[in-house]
Amino acid sequence: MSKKTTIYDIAKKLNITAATVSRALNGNPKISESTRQLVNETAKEMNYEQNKLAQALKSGKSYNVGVIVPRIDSNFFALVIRGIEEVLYAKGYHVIICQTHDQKKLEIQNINSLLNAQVDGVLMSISNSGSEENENFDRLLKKNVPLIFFDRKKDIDGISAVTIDDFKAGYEAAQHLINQGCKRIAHLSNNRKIQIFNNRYLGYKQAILDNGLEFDESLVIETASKVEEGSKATKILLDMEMPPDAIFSSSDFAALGAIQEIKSRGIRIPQDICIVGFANEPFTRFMELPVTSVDQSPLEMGRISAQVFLDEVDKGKKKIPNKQVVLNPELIIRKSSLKSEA
Amino acid sequence: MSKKTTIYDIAKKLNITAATVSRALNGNPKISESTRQLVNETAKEMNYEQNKLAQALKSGKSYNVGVIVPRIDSNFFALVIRGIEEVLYAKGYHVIICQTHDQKKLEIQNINSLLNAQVDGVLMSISNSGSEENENFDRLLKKNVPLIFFDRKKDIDGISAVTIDDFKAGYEAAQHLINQGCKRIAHLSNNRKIQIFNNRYLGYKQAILDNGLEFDESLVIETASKVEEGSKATKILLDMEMPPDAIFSSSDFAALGAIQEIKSRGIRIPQDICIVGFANEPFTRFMELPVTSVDQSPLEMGRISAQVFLDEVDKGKKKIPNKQVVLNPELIIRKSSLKSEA
DNA sequence: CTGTTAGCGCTTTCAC
DNA sequence: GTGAAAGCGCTAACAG
Repeated sequence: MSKKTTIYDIAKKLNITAATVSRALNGNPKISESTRQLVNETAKEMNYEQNKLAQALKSGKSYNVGVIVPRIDSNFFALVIRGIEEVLYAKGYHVIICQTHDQKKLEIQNINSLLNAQVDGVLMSISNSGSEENENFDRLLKKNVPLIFFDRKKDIDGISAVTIDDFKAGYEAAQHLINQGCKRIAHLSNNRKIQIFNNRYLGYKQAILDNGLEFDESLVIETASKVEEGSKATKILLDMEMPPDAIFSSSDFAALGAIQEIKSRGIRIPQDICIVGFANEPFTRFMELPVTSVDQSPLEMGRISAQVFLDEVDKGKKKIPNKQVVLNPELIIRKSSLKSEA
Repeated sequence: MSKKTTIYDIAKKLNITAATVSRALNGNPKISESTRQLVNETAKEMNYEQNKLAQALKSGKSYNVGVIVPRIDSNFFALVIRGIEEVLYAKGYHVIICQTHDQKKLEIQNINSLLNAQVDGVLMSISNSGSEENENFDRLLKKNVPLIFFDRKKDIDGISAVTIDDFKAGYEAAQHLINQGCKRIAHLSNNRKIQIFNNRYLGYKQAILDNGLEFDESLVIETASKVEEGSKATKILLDMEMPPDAIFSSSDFAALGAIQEIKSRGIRIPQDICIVGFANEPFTRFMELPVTSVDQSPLEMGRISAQVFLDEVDKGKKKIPNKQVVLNPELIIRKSSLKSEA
């Protein structure tokens, strides 16, 4: 390949200096219009393309932003990412996507890679298996790399977060089931060390108490956001002496597993058991029995997270209290929980 | 923030030179064991982390690899990416994921960004809306950046590709439907300028001809890989005077749309119409009526693509004929096409 | 308005 | 085995 052309090549050809070329290319106002034109034309002719690496080395900015999610093959995270991309691309940033597969080890590794890539910031949804320690996040903070949480967050000083009101979402889901006449509502939770899951649980619990129903802790099972795990947990529920008449799952995937298990036993949905999932994954809409679910406005969540990052980058060192953005959840009611119409 | 520590800081502290530190850190054999240890310890103490940017600038290698796919929220692409990551992470590379959303404009933009990030290579599945021109790919080749296609490829000199045998997949899908007794098999194709879609079509056609059935071109509709598009196309098919008794879709998403449309008309699957999809997306397994589909071993495809890239990087300038890897498709038979058992 | 100079952090030849 | 010095490509402070 022909060596890549640099500003020096352009400079030499034009008998000017590299600095001038650099300035012309970067729209520095003190450059004469004629020089600027000349440089731009020559640059085009010579197929010049800026070496961002050098620029990044010099400026300390890479214009790369890391996004860390548990997985990319869920519509929710895919859409959050899309929202982030939308906003960040427009500002000249590039987005590097990493998956943790809910493994602490990969989370650490990802942060390392991103740090190596000299990212200007990290937007992340923490992994499920996270320990209590925060050294990982501290490493970013110490390097003054802005860190923004979305969805699965942790309360850490100096870290902004964008979430939905998970308590409210849990409350509304349970209230809806109660309105349908359900009295023993089970809950497929997830690792409750993670706030969002705990909040969904708390909201669910509060609704039950507020309606004067009995709250039975044994109806709450922590399970991963996976189809098989949902089935497994549901087996336990259905085998109880007093099985539930509704299941509120904090994951659409687990809800799907629940539905499979329930149907396999010939139990009817929603007549015998109502189901509510979480995240409004497309399949909830497409299934033969559409599933009620909670929409988290992922696109919006992504856009806002990106905006929060941009704000932090701008303000630089100035210590401004970290922002906590809370979006409104929306319960999308479908057949799986409409006892009234079944 | 405390300024990041560099090899110079370490050097100063140890009264040696940065070059020595660099060598020690990089495992250069000519460094005494004692110095190496000292350097390593001090580096750890001082929280030293290598600045990959500088290293990249120097070496011309960024250890970043770009992966461009139409979308990330499909299980197929998500798994291909996972396969790629697996292999590449182990070699110290980092993976930057970009989406084209099947838009030519974004495809160009993505290539630009990746070029800016000085990626050492690009693995991609071309976008649907690609024109006939290849300038984009040429830009990569001119810069000697290895380009590997997977799944959606184009025949371009010097570009390796990893795909499945789409002709065979199409053939087997159609043959299976014929074995079930279907006689008028429709095909939801996709942009046939893209080889894989054309090959699936050709295989399907050949199976029909080989079995002495009538081939009716009007049963073939080009449609995007989307649920709604699948429904729309199916409307046309069902409204025909002689509607099909089977649909082979080159996309699971379109197949899902087809199923919805068919059911909404009270037509039975598989008794009246058999359905075969493509890509073995998880929902095909989870649906109440599990859908027959073609598995493309995405993990394997990703791993191999990554390996092909590594080989090309190694061989450097040497012109070696581009590799064309073809994997075997596997038809996963489920209820949606099992007339015999319905 | 443009040139000079230095340096971002690292690697690498060439000496000794 | 280690040091000195140059350079990857770009930008920015300082001159003029």
